[in-house]
Amino acid sequence: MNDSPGDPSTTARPTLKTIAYMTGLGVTTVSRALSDAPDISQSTKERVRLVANQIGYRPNRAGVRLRTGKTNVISLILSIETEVLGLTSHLVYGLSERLRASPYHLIVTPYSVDDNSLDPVRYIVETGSADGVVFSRIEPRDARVQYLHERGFPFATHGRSTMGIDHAFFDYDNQAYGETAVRLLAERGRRRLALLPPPAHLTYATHMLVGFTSGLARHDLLEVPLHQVTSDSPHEKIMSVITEMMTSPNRPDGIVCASASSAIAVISAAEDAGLVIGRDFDVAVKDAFNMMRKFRREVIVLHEDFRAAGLGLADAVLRLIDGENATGQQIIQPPRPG
Amino acid sequence: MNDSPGDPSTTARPTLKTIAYMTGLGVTTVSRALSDAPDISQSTKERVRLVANQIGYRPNRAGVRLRTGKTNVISLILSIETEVLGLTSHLVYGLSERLRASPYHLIVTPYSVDDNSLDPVRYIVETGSADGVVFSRIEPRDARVQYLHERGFPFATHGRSTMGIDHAFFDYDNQAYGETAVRLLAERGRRRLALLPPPAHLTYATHMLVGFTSGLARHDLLEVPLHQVTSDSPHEKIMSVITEMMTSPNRPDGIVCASASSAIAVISAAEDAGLVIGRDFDVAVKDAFNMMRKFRREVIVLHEDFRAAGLGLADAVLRLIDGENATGQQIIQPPRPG
DNA sequence: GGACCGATCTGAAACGTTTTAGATTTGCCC
DNA sequence: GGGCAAATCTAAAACGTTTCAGATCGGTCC
Repeated sequence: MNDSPGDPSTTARPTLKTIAYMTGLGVTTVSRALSDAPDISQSTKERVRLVANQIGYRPNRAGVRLRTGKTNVISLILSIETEVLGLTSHLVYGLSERLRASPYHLIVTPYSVDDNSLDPVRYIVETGSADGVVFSRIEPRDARVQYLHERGFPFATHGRSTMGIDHAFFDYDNQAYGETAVRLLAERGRRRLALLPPPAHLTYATHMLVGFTSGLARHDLLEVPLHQVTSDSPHEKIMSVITEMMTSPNRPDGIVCASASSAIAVISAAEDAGLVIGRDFDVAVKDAFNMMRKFRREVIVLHEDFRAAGLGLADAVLRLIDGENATGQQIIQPPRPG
Repeated sequence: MNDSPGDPSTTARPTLKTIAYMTGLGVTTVSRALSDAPDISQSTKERVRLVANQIGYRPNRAGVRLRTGKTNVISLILSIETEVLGLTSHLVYGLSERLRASPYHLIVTPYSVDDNSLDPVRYIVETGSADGVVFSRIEPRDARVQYLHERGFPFATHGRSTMGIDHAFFDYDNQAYGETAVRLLAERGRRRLALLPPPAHLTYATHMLVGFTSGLARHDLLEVPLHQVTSDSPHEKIMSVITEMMTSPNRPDGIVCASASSAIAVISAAEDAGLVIGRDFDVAVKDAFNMMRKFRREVIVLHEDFRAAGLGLADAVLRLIDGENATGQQIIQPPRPG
């Protein structure tokens, strides 16, 4: 088949060998020239780079990976049921935007909330299928954070843990959100507020609750407790709970919602009960899509920027991979008026 | 370091060599045993499999990939500006759900609409960075479809081309959507309809237009033309065009929208103009999130199932990789009442 | 008893890369 | 002109896998 060894006339993908053949150098030299090693002469480097560009050489990822163990992959771990719905798409947007200029590829690793959330993380570490990992839905004593931290594996989380491990994260300031939302409701003259909280096991549930209650105290408002429902509950479940609450004698006149999708359920139920949003009842909500702001302008909207989160998380992971310390890789994003 | 060669006591990740050492077999035998080759005895196969399971052996992807060229990767190519917004998350959901049980990983390859859409496809083919590829925003004579088809590279598209290439696709029946939407509007007594169409260069724009106009003809309705705006136009742009249209003397009494996000702009503008949806004006829309149905029940909603699309596309690509023919890998999903 | 066969196993090579451990050349010093 | 250092290059090994081309061993056939 091959007339002369290393003959580059073939249509196959160029390798180091191809360049070596074309320049008359050894494969080692070519490799070192391309990686800008100190013991290669300037002229050789230039010649090699020229040829490499001409023939469109790109290092074979499998070769690099096999030899060095470096995968050039960042893995985004997603809970299929709760996360792939909407918000996350902006996160993917931000992540891939940042990764596009880098040699890294973004791979999406899904898991089901029925599974142990540690499984995908363990899989990635054990099989070495990524250089860094990003995930969310963080708990105060998150097993994944602990696992990765112990092993020194680069990771950044959307949300944070609170067990004293100094890890990279990007978090929305949910405490400030709670406070601000309450303040805005108070400014509209609302006196009796409910909170539709995130699932209690997630760290940011606590943050939001703290903000909410401190806001209540500051503005001297009353809390109307809301039980057995979170922003993750199914639409119908939220609606039925809100309906019940709205028809009770001491109904709230305002509510702080932890998510846009749950706010939709709240609004539907409230309107079904004959209330007019903005007149009888006010709703505050975090909105990533700007959909609320555009669609239901009577709703009180605070913006949460998931794209910025993606950018920040990608940045952090890349820096960790480059050997930087996790200290200083913590970003808390303040709520912005929608 | 290593006392005995191949000593498995080390904490390192097990390889074929580890199993070979433990069973006293050769590496070749172990490899062939695991791949169920015919010239390995049953007892050996069982013994090898047992040990492999015990020590949690997983083939090194880089090794396999380097040797065989198989990447075990499916690439989803996304236009960052228009696609990562919402709808696509369900597509990712479906894709990864189907791929989870397979050895394939899903990697997300973003591109900007400013770039040549062929670039990411070419990159993947040239660098061999995936075994199959999925993308959308298909044009009638799509360059990517042609490129991949010529090279026999496995791919499936969300939407279809119309140049006679028999490729795998999953498409929503946008013609039926157009017809049905018009029918539903007609049933509500609407007589003068507008269409907020998809960008004209995409295949499904034609389909939707055909359905729309045939629906108009069948129910003997009038078309109110809508110019210089598509469902991809910015929110503000759509609003201003709709506002202008709504204040004109021969305004439509109903509209068919190509996307949920554009419908939001339409509704906002209509309400700003003092119209009440469902009374003065009706809006028909495709909704993937079920958000419209839950939120604005006066809107006429037809459901588009992106998760099913993801499942179908993953299925198709896997089958193509397995050597099946593209014929028969075409699915057209009918619109479903929201 | 020699040839042959089937069943079962295996060494070596190869995929493309990086790194280790030199090899070669040149110039300089004494 | 021998020794030495600096500059520049390179062969070979290794990462883990699959595959090619046998090797080995009983047994069978004539």
